[in-house]
Amino acid sequence: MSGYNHKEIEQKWQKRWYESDVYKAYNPDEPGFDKNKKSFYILDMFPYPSGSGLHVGHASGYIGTDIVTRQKRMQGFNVLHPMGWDAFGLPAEQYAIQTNQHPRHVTDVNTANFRRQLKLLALSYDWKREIDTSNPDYYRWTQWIFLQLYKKGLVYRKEMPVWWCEELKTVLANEEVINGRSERGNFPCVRKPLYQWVFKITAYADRLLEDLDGLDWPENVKKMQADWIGRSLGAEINFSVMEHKHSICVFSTRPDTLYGVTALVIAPEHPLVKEITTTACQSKIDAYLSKAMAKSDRERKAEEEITAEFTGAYCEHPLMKGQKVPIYIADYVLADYGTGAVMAVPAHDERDFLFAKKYDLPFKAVIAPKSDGKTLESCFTDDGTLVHSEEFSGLSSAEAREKITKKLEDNHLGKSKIFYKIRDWIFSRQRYWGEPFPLYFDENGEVVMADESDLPITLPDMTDFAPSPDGSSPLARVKEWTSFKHPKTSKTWGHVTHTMPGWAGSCWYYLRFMDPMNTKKAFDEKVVNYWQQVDLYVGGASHAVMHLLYARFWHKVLFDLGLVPTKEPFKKLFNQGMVTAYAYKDKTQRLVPSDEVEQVGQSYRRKSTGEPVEKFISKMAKSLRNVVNPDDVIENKGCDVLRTYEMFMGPLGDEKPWADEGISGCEKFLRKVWNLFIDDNDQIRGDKVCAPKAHDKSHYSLHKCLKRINDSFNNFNFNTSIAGMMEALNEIQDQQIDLTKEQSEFFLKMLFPFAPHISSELWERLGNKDWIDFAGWPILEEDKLVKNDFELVLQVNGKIRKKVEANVGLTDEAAKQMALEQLNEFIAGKEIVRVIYVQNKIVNVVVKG
RNA sequence: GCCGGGGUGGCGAAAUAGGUAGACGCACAGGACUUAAAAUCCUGAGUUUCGCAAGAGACGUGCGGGUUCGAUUCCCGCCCUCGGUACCA
Repeated sequence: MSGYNHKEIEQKWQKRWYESDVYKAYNPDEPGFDKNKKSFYILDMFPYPSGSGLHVGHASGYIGTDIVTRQKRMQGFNVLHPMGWDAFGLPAEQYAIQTNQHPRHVTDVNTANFRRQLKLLALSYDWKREIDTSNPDYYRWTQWIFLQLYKKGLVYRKEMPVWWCEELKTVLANEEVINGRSERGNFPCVRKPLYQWVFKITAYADRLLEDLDGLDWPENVKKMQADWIGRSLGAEINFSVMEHKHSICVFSTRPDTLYGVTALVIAPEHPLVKEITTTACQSKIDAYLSKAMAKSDRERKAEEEITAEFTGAYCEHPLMKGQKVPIYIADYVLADYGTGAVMAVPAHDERDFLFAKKYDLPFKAVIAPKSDGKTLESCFTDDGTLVHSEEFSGLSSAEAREKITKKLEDNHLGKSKIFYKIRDWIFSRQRYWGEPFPLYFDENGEVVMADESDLPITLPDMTDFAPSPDGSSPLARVKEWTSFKHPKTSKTWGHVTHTMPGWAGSCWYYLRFMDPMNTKKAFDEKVVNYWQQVDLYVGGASHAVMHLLYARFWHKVLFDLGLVPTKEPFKKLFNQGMVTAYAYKDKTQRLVPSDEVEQVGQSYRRKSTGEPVEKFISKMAKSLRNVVNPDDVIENKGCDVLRTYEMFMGPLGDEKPWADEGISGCEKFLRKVWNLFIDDNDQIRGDKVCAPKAHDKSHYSLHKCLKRINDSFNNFNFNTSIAGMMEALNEIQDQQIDLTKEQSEFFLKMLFPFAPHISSELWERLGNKDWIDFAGWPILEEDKLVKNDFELVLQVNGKIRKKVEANVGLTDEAAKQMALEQLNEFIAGKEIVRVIYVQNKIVNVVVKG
């Protein structure tokens, strides 16, 4: 039996690739480094090596970047394309506890499986640069970078209310809690005061926001980061409390509405609540407070009705002397945003409106809509023209904001202020499987930085990793960890029992990939200056805020320290779409595993009972039994077929459902390519693919195809590349086009990034001894795209009536003339209004009657 | 609620400086080869109406309007869907 044998060919080439240094990225000064080559750094978001392995969805992003990588290599770039493991974190530890294993062991088993799977996909990583964030050789430098941030004063320790997840027994960052539930696992979380290590990311808020502008990132990701940082410009305004020496500071983005204030509302947690509450109101306030405190944040947010309580106290309006403004507490005002106090302007803010309506407070409209100057009955929240605002009446909202703020400043009653929504980053976790902090507590309980020579501070060996119910870390149970004799001081010191969160390792891994073997430094300056930054970063949209924000923060600090040459780590970002799969549910909306369903005509039913089920699209999940493992596809169809099909399904950025039936099209395509080159006796078809003279139509077919492929590298819609190659192949076969050797190579070069094994094999069989990897990317020749004739479409009133062959050089006059003759039967006896000719495309005759 | 992405055949999808809608593929149907099946190859097909047929006509890119000789593409107003986010002052 001859024919295309994917197993044999793929094994042969993978062995060659992995045993050679064909994928090696060269650092400056390294033997083999070519200073004439430009650098290109293309990075996948490295995976968290879970126990279930990769499915075809993970593979799609990696295949996409590999295609770009292979093309860049052909184009003569020195390409850095590395892979590693984001190996610290909760899931490995949870799984280790459940199965009574060491997380180290679990991680090693999982990474081995991931490595095996990735190699089967023929992803052209420089495997010598593989890194594992949980390896002390790596986290030594994570600790080192932490120390640099610590020295800059960007780390502090504080008792603060933090998100605590009872189920996970750990603190979570604000970014990790969604609607009061943990991002991982969806467990309920509560606010709890605890000592934490915290990063001052807020100190970089403005730069993290401003520098988004220059990034070649998807607009929605930039917007999500901007929203998360949440910059708002406004004013801090002081209201002095009557009969007290205190004043209450509010933050408002609408100082232009200051004359419309009819109440002041402070959060129940506001520090002045106790002091200012009058005796008469004491009991009611106490009742409100105890009710509010009993509610979780979640319950508070779920509350639809606004509730409030009067404190009995008043403050004075800052610009209207003697004007009394009542002070309320209400839990719609959040203690941890702004100053924890707002000025209520019922006429111009929706929540204030609802609040005032319920508690019967006066409305005072001070902004008139620009157009008609009428004052609205309900609230008007847009900008307008000021009324009833003393000397500011008549100004526009924008002018008034400036001038009112200025007046407040002049009178020391307030000032212009920018508030950020972003909070400092809580950086400690009460778990075992993470980087230990490079800090000690000395004999007096003071924090001492570790010496660089102490690094890495490695995790102590232990067997029970379960978190403690009191919220302390498992490391707190290790005696030699919490108290040991420090060799330099001979005093009894202790380690920090918290560990770093899973994000730590991924904050700088892209830098370590540049210089992964360095034992002296995290990364060498010269090497970083060479690679600069990640040119193309590809991964899922789920990391839009957390990972990408944290990594940008660390990078900016490293930039300030002069350790990296760029302000931003990732120049271009691309989000690959999810690969979904079909799933089924029955009448009661219960999920039915895919392998229990059969298709009958257009509908689906359960095999066992015959009851009808409904098909729908969902994420791949074990419970739905619709997870497609790339290993199986590779075993049955081959890696090239899998790669081709994953790209053929649709644009890389789109979500698209996996369908097993679809694979056969790509399988047939590659087999046809094989059969074009190789005959039944396993010999190269010299007459077909090494013809002495090029066929007339061959240049056009090949260059048209190349143009489409080149375009697809800009848009990541490789589906059109593959369609283009299928089309070219169909043309070659249908029109019995013979290719010269050069043209055959041209075709194989286009195919290579997508299906590297078969192209390498055919490249070799054409008699080439060198790697196709470096054979150069085909050059598009525009003149080859020019055709002599075309199909001229003839329309009457925009409707197609005829199509005729015409020469490309056809003049305007000749085209119209031809159209009128050809369309005679359609236009006879009618008045011709005008005739439009679109070059080399269409003639449209407009008639009346 | 607000902010993004998206609605095109039975299915995955092509095509937008406005110019032949459905490329490419799946599934389907018919045929060839075969004792037969698989594989392979060829042919067909958006829907619909008329016709024995060749063929001819109408309608078609979520819905309703508009601009234009001509709209999947531009404008206005909606509907649905998938993400993100939400007492943020």
